[in-house]
Order: sequence, then structure tokens, then C-alpha cells
Amino acid sequence: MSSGRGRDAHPAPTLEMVAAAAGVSRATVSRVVNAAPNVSDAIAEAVNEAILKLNYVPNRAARSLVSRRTQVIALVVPETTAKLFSDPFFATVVQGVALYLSDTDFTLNMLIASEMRSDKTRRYLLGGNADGALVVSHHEGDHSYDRLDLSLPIVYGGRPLLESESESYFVDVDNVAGAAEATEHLIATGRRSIATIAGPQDMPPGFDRLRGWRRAMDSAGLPAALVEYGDFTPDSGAEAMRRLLDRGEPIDGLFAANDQMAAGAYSVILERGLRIPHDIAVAGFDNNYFGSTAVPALTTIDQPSLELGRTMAEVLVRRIEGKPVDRVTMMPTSLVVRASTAPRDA
Amino acid sequence: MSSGRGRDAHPAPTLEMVAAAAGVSRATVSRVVNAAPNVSDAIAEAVNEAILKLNYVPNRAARSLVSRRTQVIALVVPETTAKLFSDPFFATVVQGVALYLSDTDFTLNMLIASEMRSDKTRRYLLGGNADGALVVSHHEGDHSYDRLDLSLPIVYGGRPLLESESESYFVDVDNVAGAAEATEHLIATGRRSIATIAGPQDMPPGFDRLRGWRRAMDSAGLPAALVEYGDFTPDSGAEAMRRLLDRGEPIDGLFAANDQMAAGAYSVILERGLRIPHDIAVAGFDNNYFGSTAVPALTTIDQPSLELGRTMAEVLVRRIEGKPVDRVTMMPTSLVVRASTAPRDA
DNA sequence: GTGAAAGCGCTAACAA
DNA sequence: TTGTTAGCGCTTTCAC
Repeated sequence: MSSGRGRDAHPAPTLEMVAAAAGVSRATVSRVVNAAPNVSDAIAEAVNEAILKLNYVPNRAARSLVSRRTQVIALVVPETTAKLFSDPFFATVVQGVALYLSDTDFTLNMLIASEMRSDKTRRYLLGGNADGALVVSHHEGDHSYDRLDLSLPIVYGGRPLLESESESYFVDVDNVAGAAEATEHLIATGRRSIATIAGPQDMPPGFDRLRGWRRAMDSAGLPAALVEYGDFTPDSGAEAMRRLLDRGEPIDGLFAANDQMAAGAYSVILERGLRIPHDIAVAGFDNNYFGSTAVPALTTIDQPSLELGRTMAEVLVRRIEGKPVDRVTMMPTSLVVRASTAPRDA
Repeated sequence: MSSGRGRDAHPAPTLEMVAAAAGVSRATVSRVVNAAPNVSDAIAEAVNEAILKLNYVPNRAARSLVSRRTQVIALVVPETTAKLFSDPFFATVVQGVALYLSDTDFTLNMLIASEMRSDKTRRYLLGGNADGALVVSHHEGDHSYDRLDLSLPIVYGGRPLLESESESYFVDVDNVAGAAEATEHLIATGRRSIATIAGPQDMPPGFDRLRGWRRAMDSAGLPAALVEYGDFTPDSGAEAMRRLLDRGEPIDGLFAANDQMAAGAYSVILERGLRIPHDIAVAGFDNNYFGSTAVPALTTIDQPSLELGRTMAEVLVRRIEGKPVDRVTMMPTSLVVRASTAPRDA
């Protein structure tokens, strides 16, 4: 079994061949191809005809070599994310990026960055293989590529852990506002003793969502004391819920920092003979299948992951093209109301 | 707010600079970089030292221009798939591809192919922008890029609808064997009246999984008559289950052609007051969250999606490098036994 | 084993 | 408005 029939079957027409066919110089063809302003219509037409006839496609390598632009955007993905292929959030962000770029002249290059070969990624980026890079830091706040930004523009997904220490460009979801909205919704349905299962405080989403819950509780004049922490896994959510209930204080509402932990909390609530939403109304964050397939379906905060990716790409392209862009872009979240926060007597 | 600080901050060292630093000619540096056999150890060492000191990285554009190789592999994704970001299967395949390529010198280029701009994709591929292409046809059997294979090697995910009409290289999952295994498992747990909810018969997975069910039933001497069709959505699974039960014939086992349809069937089974697995044991196919989060958890057939992607990439790289490869590669599936097929009295 | 020189296909001054 | 010319950084005969 042989293979690779070689691109030599099709001896790829060159600019020179087009020039010959159209009876003009290579420079003129180049001008037409690049839509330069100063070409007479008659000549342009003749050239375009030749291009069509020969089925000419410019050679990117040659173009990049002289123009110093690759028309490539690198998407850096941490290997851990790649292995944890159970993450719909990540996949959606990537698709948003790809979708946006498909309407531009840029091409998307996916790089898997592992700790082991981290310099391979750096070298690739520094080697002039891309005009810019997108780093999907998976909301962990890792902006360790910051230094590279001196050599090529970088845009992160998710804010850095310490904003003050970074000058990086990033696009993020407004976690504080989202968490506040979920909590306000709980309050609006008549709940007063609202607990929260927070995420890790060394991750921006964990930290910000707790802040949002606090803000809403404070604004409503309710005590923000019922807090337990988890690590975003269902199991940790279950354990946090157990600790919460073991405090012996009344709880009629719960905001979990993500849907997975809410799902974990569900099992404990039911196991204790309590009903959702009758005894405890529950809201989550993320809007993924853990919430949508739960029974009762979980009220949650939707993150615009597709838009997040799209926006990251847009910000990067603007930077590359030298157009003005804000260093930080926040994407709005939206509340998805489902059965888990239904009013008690509806 | 400005931007793109230009790669000129770092004036990217060239081969020429390395040559100067090492006191040799550019040709020699090139030989060292490309690990040519005929370079004396002493010189090679000196060159490597210079490379390290200058932090030299070869310019791909220049290299591609002369070598006629791009070291790029294109991944063509249909836009519908990109929009339907709810598909973990697809995301995992892509990650498998990326993971494999990260250990090679190839780089992954994602292309979104829409019907509207389909020639953009073709032109890209024909324009010598990639050394080969991977087409994730999402198991729909669409091998419409077949003609391109004359100009550059292409490997598909999923077999073509009509094998006879295509000479394409592809990697697929053994749907027939998987479906048969699930059905045999049902039989082994003592079920005899086993129905199936099949997928669309114009899609290879739909067609093949029905064949697998039939094969298992025939081998066991059981009648293969209880068949209804769905379109792989949960709703269609629910309706098919309804039709199945409305036939009035006894059913004690069900093989659904995917987990989503199994989930749909679950709701109807429970709604009719039947118990899973006591009255009806259920098995699905895909092993995604529809099955793992269902109650009771669904026995299903696992597809090695990560491996599928990895293998597609491997087959393509072998073709590009002119090494022998089989035109068709089948990946094995595996049975995941869960509560939905537990023996009646266990 | 090493160097000199030509050229891959294109763009961008500069001339005309 | 169009053509001429000189490279971009690399690989690759061909001499030595």
C-alpha cells in the first residue's frame, strides 16, 4: 500500500505564469491579487481572467517570507485540558475562535503545551510561526506567557489571578455579576437563608463567584455567613453540602459556584429527605449538562463560551492589525431559570 | 490603546547569523539543523553552541518555500459540527489529533468548511498550504473531498456511505461489532425479547449498528423483528420506544443505537410504569454523559474517540511520509457494563 | 567534510 | 499606471 501521491501531479501555477498569461509583469499581478488601488480596470480584469483560468492560488510561504506575516494565529491549549476531554466549555471556546477566523484571512494553529515541552511552544511562538497567540488558560488565571507578549501579541481567555501583576490582554466572563444575579434570583423567589458552595479561592472564577454571592447578600441585607468550599467537582459539592447542613442552621437556598458541585449537593439534599426546590432552592453556574439533565433541572448562569472564543479572536486580530482594543473585555452572563428555583407554591 | 508591539523587538536570528557566529558557511549550519550525516562532530558542536547562544529557530516560511513542504496538516471540520458544539465526540477526536501531532514536526490547522465558502477550503488545500488533510466527516459518511486526494493525501474519520464508490483512506470505529457486543451482553443477562431503536439508515453508524444487533440476534436464534427508527436525538428515542411498546409484544431488553436515544427511551419506559433493568434492560452506544448521568446508569459501548483522532493523524503522517498504511483502519469498541443491564435478581 | 552560488514565489522600493 | 530589480531565509546541487 503506497501513498502520498505528491503535489507534483498539480504543478501549482505561480504568479509568474499568471503574469505571462495576462501579458503583464509579476508586480502587476501581485497588485491585483492584493487589491492595490493603482491598477487600471482593464488590466485588472485581464489578470483576474488569467488567475481564474490557471486556477492560481498564491503561495503562502513565499508571501510570508517577504511580508514577515504568517497569517497564522496560534491557539495554545494546556495539555491537561486536552486530556480532560470532558470539558464542553473548552471545546466551545475553540469553536468560537475557529468560527471567527474562518471569515478572516487568518488560519488557526492548535498547539498543545505541556510542561515537558513548554519550550517547544515558546520556540514555535518566538520563531515567527504565528502573528499572534490565543491562550486558553482555562480560567485558571495562568498568564505565564506574559513575557512573550513583547515579541508577539497574546490574548488570554480568563483574567489573570492578580490583575495588578499583569498587563495582559484578556477576555473574560463577568463571574461576579453572574453569581450576584443567581443569588438575587434566589432572593427574589423568597429565600432568605441562602448558603453558597464556593470554588477554590486561588482560581479567578472561584474567587469572583463568591464575591458575587456576597455582594447580592449584602445588598439585600442578608447575612453572608453560610459558606463552604469545594474544588468544582461533584464530590466536593456533596461534601460541602453535608457540612453546610450539619451546621444545624436553617437553609432554604443554595448557590453553588458551578453546576457540577450543585449536582453533588443535590444528592446530599435528597439523601437528607429534603426537597428541591420546596425546602431548598438551588442555583448553579456554567449551564452545562450536569445542570440541564439533573432532576429537577437546575437554574444556572449561562456563560457565552462561543462568544468568548469569538471575541478573543477578534481582540487578537485587532491587535495584530494595530487597531485599538481594550485590554480587558468582559462578556455578560445570563440567568437560565429552571425548576430548581421554582416558587414554593406554584 | 495601542497594540502589536511588532516582532521587531526580537530581530529573529537567521541561519546566516548562526553561520557567522560559528565561523562556518550557511550550508553547514543548514546541515546541522537538518541532521545531515556528513558533518564533522567538532563543527556540529560549534554550530549547535551558536544556535543555542543566539536562540535560533529556523524560519518555516523560508524552509517551506524551498522544500515544498509546509509541515502543516489541515483539519477540516464541517461548520454544522462547529455550531453544534454539544458534541463531545468531535471535540475528543480533535484533541486526539492534536495530541499526536504535538509529538511530530507537524502543526495542526483547523478549517471550518461551510457550504457557502466551500471553495475557500478547497483552494486552501489545493494552494499548497498543507501537506495533508484530515476530514472529520462526523460519521455522516460524506467523502466529498475524494477528488482532492489526487493532489494531497486525505484521511477521513468514519467510513464512506458506499465503500465501493470510494477509494478513500479512513479510520473508523467498528460499529457492527460494538452493537453486536451490546446485544450479546443483553442476551447473556437472560433477555430474550430484545428490541432496538436504530439510527438513520443513510448514516454509516445508523446502518452498521442495526446490522450488529441483527447479527447478534440471528446468532442467538432470536427473532430480529422489534425495530423502530430514530434520528439519534433523545426525543426520537422516546417516540421510537413508544411505538415499540405500543406493539403490544413483550420486550425485556433494548439496544438503542446511541446514548441519547436510550435516554429518551428511559423516560417512556418509566412513564409506562416499567422498571429498568427489572422489566427492561437497556444498552446504548457512545458512552457519553447522557448514559453516565442517567438513572440507572446506562450500559453502553465506548468509542475510542481520542484514539480515533490519534490514529487518523498517524495514518495521514504515514501517507505524507510515503510509508505504507492500510487504506482502512477499524478501531475496536468496548462494552461498559452499568446498572441498566444488571441481572434481574442481583 | 565544507563552501559558493543559485533560486524557491513572492512583495516592495524605485524607475520609467 | 506599470515594469525592473532586489532580496526575504532557507536548501541544495556542484565544486573543492
